[in-house]
Amino acid sequence: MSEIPPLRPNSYRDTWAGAVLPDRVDGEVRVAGWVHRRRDHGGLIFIDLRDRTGLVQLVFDPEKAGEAHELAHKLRPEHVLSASGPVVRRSEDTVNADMPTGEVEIKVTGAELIAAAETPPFEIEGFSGEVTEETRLRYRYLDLRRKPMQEAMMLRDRVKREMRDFLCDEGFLQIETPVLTRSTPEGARDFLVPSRLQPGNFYALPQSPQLFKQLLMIAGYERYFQIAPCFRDEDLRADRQPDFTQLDIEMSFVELDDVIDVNERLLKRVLGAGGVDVPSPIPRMPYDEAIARFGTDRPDTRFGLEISDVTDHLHETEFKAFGGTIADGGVVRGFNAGKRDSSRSELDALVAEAQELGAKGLVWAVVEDGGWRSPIAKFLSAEEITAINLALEAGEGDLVLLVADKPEQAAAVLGTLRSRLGERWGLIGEDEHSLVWIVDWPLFGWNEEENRWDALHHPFVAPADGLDAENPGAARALAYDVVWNGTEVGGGSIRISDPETQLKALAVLGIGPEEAENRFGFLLEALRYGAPPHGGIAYGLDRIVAILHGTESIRDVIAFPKTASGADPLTGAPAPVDDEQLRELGLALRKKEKS
RNA sequence: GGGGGCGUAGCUCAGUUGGUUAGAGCGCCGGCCUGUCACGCCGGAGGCCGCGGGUUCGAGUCCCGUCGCUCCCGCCA
Repeated sequence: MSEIPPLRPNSYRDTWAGAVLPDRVDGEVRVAGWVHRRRDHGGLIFIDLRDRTGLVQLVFDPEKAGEAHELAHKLRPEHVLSASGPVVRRSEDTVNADMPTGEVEIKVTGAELIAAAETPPFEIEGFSGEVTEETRLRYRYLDLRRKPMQEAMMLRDRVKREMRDFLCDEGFLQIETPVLTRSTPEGARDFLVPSRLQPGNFYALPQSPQLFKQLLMIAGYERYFQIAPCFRDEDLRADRQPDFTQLDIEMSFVELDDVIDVNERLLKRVLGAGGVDVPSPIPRMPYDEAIARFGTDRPDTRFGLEISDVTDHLHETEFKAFGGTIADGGVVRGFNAGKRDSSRSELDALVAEAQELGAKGLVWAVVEDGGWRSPIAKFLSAEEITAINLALEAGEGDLVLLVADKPEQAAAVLGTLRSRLGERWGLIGEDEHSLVWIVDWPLFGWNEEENRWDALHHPFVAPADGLDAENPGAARALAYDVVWNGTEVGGGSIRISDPETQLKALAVLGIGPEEAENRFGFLLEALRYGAPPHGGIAYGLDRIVAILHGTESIRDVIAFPKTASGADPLTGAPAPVDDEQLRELGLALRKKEKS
């Protein structure tokens, strides 16, 4: 992954530090970079010089280095240095096997201090522990000098290059779409940009290039892609930044399988470059099955703990917590957690955890002599216990976990619990990967709080078999998400390509013809001018790189990320602007309210 | 908006039941050292204990508030 890039000799150097290898012995080189470490023996002084390709050892011998030896005394970490001299092979006993350049060293004959450096606030390659992220971000330009960050940036570059190479070879065109665009308040909050030329009006930063790429399809630029900056003004997480990057793809004259085919080959190429073996085909799992078996639409299939529904065995139960829930249309679901030898307090903690996740409760039971050791064992009949054990394939000593609730709630709680326990109990093998397409999505989901239908993806997804406005819940979407190790890394769909269906879909979402015309008129109009069938996908580039890099947080693969509160400790963004700027924009800030 | 964790030297952390002068490792500064590579040895400097208030004879430690970081829920079509 870290190949040495080409370098044309210039005024400062003629090779990379990392390229000073045995094939350079007997030659002279000039390198430039940062002082990584100095080992001063009074006479001999060793300097590890670092550039982005690696380290090389410089030796300053008082008899051979001359004035450079004086300079070497003064060198401090992170000083910028250019040094030249012959490359020599190290003697057998001084070879450093931990370094790619460890068989050789440069016997410095000349050196120039290009720039001094203050003592860095943290060691670039230190052994004093992991530096807090805030400090790293405050001095990101120093943090980026660290090897893990260099590797992350190079990996990111490689991933983007593989994406571009593959897609260009497949005949896709790169086209940029605007960053200043129009707010269409669907889904996430928009970042707004006030217009100076039209005071009182605002641009919005794109949440994704969705509408523009559809317009490009209508324009006949079939097969488009873009590595696009996207913006969402929502609360942040380890895998969510306010500005992030998507690989955005759209194709015309395709059906679902055509899109999936290209993308499986794309994934094979891109993840393959990162050493991950991608199966072909990538398995497909219907949405309903994912919810039933894994309790989530982004299942991590690297481990078991699969969820089963045991409601059918409990219709007659006398245990009120189960019976009452079932009578109210609820379900009882659970999974076999295996042999855990959990203490009572551990089990109690598990119950508390489930409750924090929104469960009414969590029933635990350990199978003993075919029966249960469980706080609720006495409320269930032997037949019921046997039936549940059978359904969950629970044998002697296995821990059974059950939740009774509304179907969505039971799935959500068990799904979260399952993924936490899978991780906690180390059920995920090293270097194990799971990729799965989630397909057969519902087009809409009912929003309890707001009492309306929401689009599960977005309002432009084509229905699989028409759209019955009387029964939107039954409509299935020609949509597909690709889930990698339990993370949604991409999602897409076939789009609606006729204006009537588009109006119908918007109507289900509570957007009547007038409002639709007002907000999406440009799309509806465009659809009337000859729209080809089209569909595509968008990938979260940051997430893909993060998983390949083996890190939890996408901040580790973004050069200049924001903190969890959306701030940049380096530049101080976001920051107030002066009154003159506001005046020009026709904006006034509300006075701070007294508390 | 809600919940959990954290905040002590430049960095990473320790700090007992509230007790006298707040410690360690790394880094930094100075000295010595010609084969080190996390060089070694000797010496030294360095603290608004996040900030504000309170309790107390006495607060890094207890209480209240606040700010920041972080993880999670909500939210993220």
